[in-house]
Amino acid sequence: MPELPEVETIVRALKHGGRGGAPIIGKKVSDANLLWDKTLSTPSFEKFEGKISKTTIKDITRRGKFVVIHLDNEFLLIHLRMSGDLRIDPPPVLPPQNHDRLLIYFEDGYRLAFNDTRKFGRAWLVSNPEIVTGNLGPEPFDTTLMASDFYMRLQRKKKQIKSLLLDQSFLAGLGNIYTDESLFRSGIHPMRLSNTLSSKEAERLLKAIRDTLNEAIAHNGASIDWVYRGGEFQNNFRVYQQTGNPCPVCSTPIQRLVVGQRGTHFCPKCQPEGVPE
DNA sequence: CCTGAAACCTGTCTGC
DNA sequence: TGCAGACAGGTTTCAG
Repeated sequence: MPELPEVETIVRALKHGGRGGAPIIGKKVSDANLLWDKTLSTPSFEKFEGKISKTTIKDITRRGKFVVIHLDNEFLLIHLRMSGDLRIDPPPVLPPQNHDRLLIYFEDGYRLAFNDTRKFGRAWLVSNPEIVTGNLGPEPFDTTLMASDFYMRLQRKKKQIKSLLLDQSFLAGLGNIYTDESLFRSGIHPMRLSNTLSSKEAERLLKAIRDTLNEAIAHNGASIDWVYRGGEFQNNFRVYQQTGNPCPVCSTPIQRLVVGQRGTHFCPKCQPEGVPE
């Protein structure tokens, strides 16, 4: 489910409260419960329980789509994949909810629940977060990432732009929704090869990515179906899941196609195929 | 090295 | 109503 804006919203809620939960910074872990073995990538649950008990949550940050929970001497990283979510339960804590996979109990009676219907989500407890996030590309909001750098990086690859934007080692944080929305806003066809973009187009694309993500964060991300609650950005989709609806710019019906095994939405008029003159 | 397909999972919706 | 099939916010693995 969650892409950068949804993960950012969750991180802010864990840090400052919101989405029905209290801040968890400063809380001390008492123990943990793993309800689906594969959810914990590393270490073994036995070691995990020993290492996480009695530690205090120092900070919570985001890297790409990873939630990074800073503990005294280690880091708990969580990737929500398609259907994961994090929930704070106040005391008195009730029995686990349906699809809860990993529970972390605090000494003050609160509980952090990693809930994940489809079981794709993963957690890692590591001494250095880079062990997990080392292969990620730059953050879209990295102020040192200039349009000219972005253009050069696009030139070096020869891949369909939609697939390249989904590649987390190229740029960290975009998923299916925000690539479609960003490509629409920059007027670029999703199947264009990355090395055919002009420097102007690269600049427009980077700005569109940043504008789209900022707007989505301002709306607390997007909520679709039963997955992820509290966001409102789904009401602002221009093309994602708008197949057949009129383009908000030119009224041409939005089309759907498959690019790199992913459903892709675009306006055939605003995002013409082929390289412009 | 690269690309594309399959795998990992559960739930919802559509069409016959 | 039942049931098969498609599809879903992501990533890793494997075959070629």
